[in-house]
Amino acid sequence: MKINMPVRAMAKASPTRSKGPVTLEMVAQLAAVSPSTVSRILNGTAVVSALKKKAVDDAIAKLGFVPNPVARGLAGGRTLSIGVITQAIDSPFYGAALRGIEDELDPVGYSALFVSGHWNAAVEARCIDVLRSRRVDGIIVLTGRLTNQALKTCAKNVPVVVTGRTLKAPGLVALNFDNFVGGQLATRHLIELGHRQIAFISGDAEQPDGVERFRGYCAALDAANIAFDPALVVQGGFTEASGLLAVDRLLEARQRFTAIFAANDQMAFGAALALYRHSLRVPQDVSLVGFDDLLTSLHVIPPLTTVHQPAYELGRLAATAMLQLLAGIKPSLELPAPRLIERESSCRLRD
Amino acid sequence: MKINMPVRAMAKASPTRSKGPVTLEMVAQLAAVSPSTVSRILNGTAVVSALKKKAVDDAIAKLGFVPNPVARGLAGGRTLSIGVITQAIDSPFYGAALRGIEDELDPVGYSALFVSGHWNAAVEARCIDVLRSRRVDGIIVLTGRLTNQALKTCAKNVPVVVTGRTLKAPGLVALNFDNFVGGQLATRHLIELGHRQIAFISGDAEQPDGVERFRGYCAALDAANIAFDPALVVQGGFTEASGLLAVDRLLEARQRFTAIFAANDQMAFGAALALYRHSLRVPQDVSLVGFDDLLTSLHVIPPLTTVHQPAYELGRLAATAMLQLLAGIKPSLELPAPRLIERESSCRLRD
DNA sequence: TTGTATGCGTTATCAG
DNA sequence: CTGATAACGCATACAA
Repeated sequence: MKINMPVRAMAKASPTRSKGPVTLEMVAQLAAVSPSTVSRILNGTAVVSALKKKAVDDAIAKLGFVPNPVARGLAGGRTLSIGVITQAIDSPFYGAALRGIEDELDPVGYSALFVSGHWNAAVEARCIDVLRSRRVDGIIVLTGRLTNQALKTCAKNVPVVVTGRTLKAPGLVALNFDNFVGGQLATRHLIELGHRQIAFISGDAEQPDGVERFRGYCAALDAANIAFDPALVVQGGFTEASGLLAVDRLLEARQRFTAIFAANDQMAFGAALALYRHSLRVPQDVSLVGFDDLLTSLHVIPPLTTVHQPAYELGRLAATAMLQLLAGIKPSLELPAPRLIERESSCRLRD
Repeated sequence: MKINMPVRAMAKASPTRSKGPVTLEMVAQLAAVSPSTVSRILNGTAVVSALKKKAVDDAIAKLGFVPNPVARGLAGGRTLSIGVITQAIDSPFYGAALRGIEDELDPVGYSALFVSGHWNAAVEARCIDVLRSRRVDGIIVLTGRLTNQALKTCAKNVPVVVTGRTLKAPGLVALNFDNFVGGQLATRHLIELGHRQIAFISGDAEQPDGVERFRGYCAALDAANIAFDPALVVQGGFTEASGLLAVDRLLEARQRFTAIFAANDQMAFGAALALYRHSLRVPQDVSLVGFDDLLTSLHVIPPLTTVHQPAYELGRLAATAMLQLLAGIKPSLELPAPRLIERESSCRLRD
């Protein structure tokens, strides 16, 4: 007899069993109301009499009931989860943003589903598919390589918040940082210190952030009447190794420069190492400025002068915007302006 | 009329509508088989005739059907998602492990749900609740502060893989790295270079990893007949700032030392900065060895001698173990042995 | 081997 | 304001 019993029936047959999740139905039973009422109280969907509300609240507390997000997702379409497309789960820069997202989402009961796009549009597209199949309530895209069109299309089906670009579309909010001004700031700082031969290590060409920083560099030179010298700009790829290589190339070409502006901190680290290898001191022989203000930039030798980018804030704001989008209110948020952090890797050019 | 129609009925009423996810039922219809058959093919639950299988496969391809993980989770209890409790989503060390987990899980269709425990047992317990409420198929715990008992209890309900401790229990596999040997390796390296006054910067006391490394330090000293000097060990907290402070304290106390072993790389960075501030050169004046081998340790100045810890591998192995646990096969995996990476922050003691 | 019926835990619709 | 009742999309027990 027992053998032929379906396992599910068996589970139901033993109501005393402490295992097995507490369901909404059990709450309803204990509170002597209908499941719908419990659901309504849970979601604030409609007004219910204070009396029943109390009964239900008590039952919930007594049973330690916690709603099943999976069932919720199936029935209501809301999963209380937000998909986040980051480019590498272990990125030193975006890591802070992820933390910001987490910190913002957690208190309101949302979970973040992090997936990595690896700076590859095709992979990112797959990420979107995965996230959508998991019925996330919204998608936050941290920069990446998706086209604006792809993002707009996606936003037709699910709210989207994207960073690192300026874009307007229904159901979509874009959060951008002023990389142009940031690039100006860094370059102007070096100019003010008396430098005129300032090398620039770029990011890879496809990255709008990097090209904006480059434009800022050019603009600052121009404003100071310093002729732009193409021989002083060398292509990097946002990695430490590429920064190192860039300086090696500069040195091999016997370029003269008294300062370097690297399009991000990681390349600045690599550049510093290359200079060290060539017995050039920072900042006495070469001033160095980065971009991002990573956590480690404060503890590197020498502590790096850099343009602060509010990664953590960026994450929080992105999450806030998403929450507002979900709540139906039009988000209007702005990122803090770029800010130069003067530390010890840059100094006045000695005569 | 239309106004009073339930929205769901409306959706069903227009089969031509390109939107709306393709369901298993639609596949069944197109293939002229029952939904159960489609399900069976999808899950390999039972043998089906090759003929029908082909029909179904074709239908799936034609419709671009992708099963809904949410519904799957509700019906079958499997969500194809693995919860991962990391301590900080932006940890430079665990970040690599997260990537390893992701890389291993992704190809087999599993998603990782990352949550942060912040080195706090209570928070980690909450993480477990969240993950369980989301019906993850298994939980990977990256170190943290949960008690062994809590882990064992958790493992009764859901497969658990935990790193950073040695533990045996049903449904649980623990992956540990030999921090003791690692600590020996680092210390012995310095001893072999002629150092005898070797300072140790510890992690915080509650962290087993750190105390093991300390034990290794002591053992290596002992083996070389060097008297242990408590004045040479100073408490840190695994952060750059704490490493910096530790060296400051050592210097203020006018302790004599020719080398430092820091219990992790981040503290080593801080230590290096402190030495720099005091015009002590690494390695000429003080040799420095870290632990972890972070990505940045290679590009710091000077590149850091350290004990390599295979964080990425750790992640992959943890995920592999979880997959095996889920498949019902007993995992037996082992982490690579500790390995010293000699770089430029340590050198022979000059006479 | 295959189809039918049922249930997973919740939300949403509609009739009181 | 509240309670039936029908989905949500899929996996399973059972019958055939």
